[in-house]
Amino acid sequence: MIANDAVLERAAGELLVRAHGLAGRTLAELAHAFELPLPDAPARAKGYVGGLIERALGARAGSREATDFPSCELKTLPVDREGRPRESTFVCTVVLAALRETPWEDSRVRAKLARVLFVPVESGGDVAHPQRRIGRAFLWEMRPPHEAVLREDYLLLAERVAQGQLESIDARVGVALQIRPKAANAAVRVRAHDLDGVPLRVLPRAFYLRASFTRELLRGALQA
DNA sequence: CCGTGATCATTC
DNA sequence: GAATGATCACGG
Repeated sequence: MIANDAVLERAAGELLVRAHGLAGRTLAELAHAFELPLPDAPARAKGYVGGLIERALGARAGSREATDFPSCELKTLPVDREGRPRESTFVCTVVLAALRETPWEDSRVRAKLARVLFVPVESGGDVAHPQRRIGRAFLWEMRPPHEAVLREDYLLLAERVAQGQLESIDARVGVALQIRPKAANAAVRVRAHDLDGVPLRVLPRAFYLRASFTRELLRGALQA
């Protein structure tokens, strides 16, 4: 094992320092620096901010199974004027078979959330896209108190899926982690299979962190 | 087609 | 105001 945890933690710390360099800058400034267009309609550019911050910090664009950086996952955090997270945070898609068979310790959720670099960005209708400012980034590492909450949610959700109760799951299940639709529209279906291996097509779903949870993470970071 | 980047729009 | 279910863009 070449990259031990101490090495990764240090790498993530260096990334955090670079992310701090973005604090106070506007999306317009950042887009200009990278010679990127800034979409006029935020509604048509829902993932634009995430991609912009990725580029600013040197992450590679595109869909990946692994975390954004070897050392951590990068997440922008939409915040209101008071700096409070105002939306849930996407974690990863739900793969039914994996959810039935993978213990928490080996789960994609845990891998993605082992270490996360959160970059707060102003969001919401009261601030125009170009004028939205980047906040002070913070690094969060999953530790026992929070991990216990996440594990419990994961186990609860996994158990329902394992018992074939997928349709009983909605966004109200889970204290910190929830499952919600994740698709172009409600008619989309992806391939899956049931408990007996019989193929079926289901609405794509994903894990999200509740805003109440990321608010708590942010509070913790401010106290530290 | 599917996963990653998320926010939108309506309901609660 | 917060939460849920729906939706938009893009890379591979």
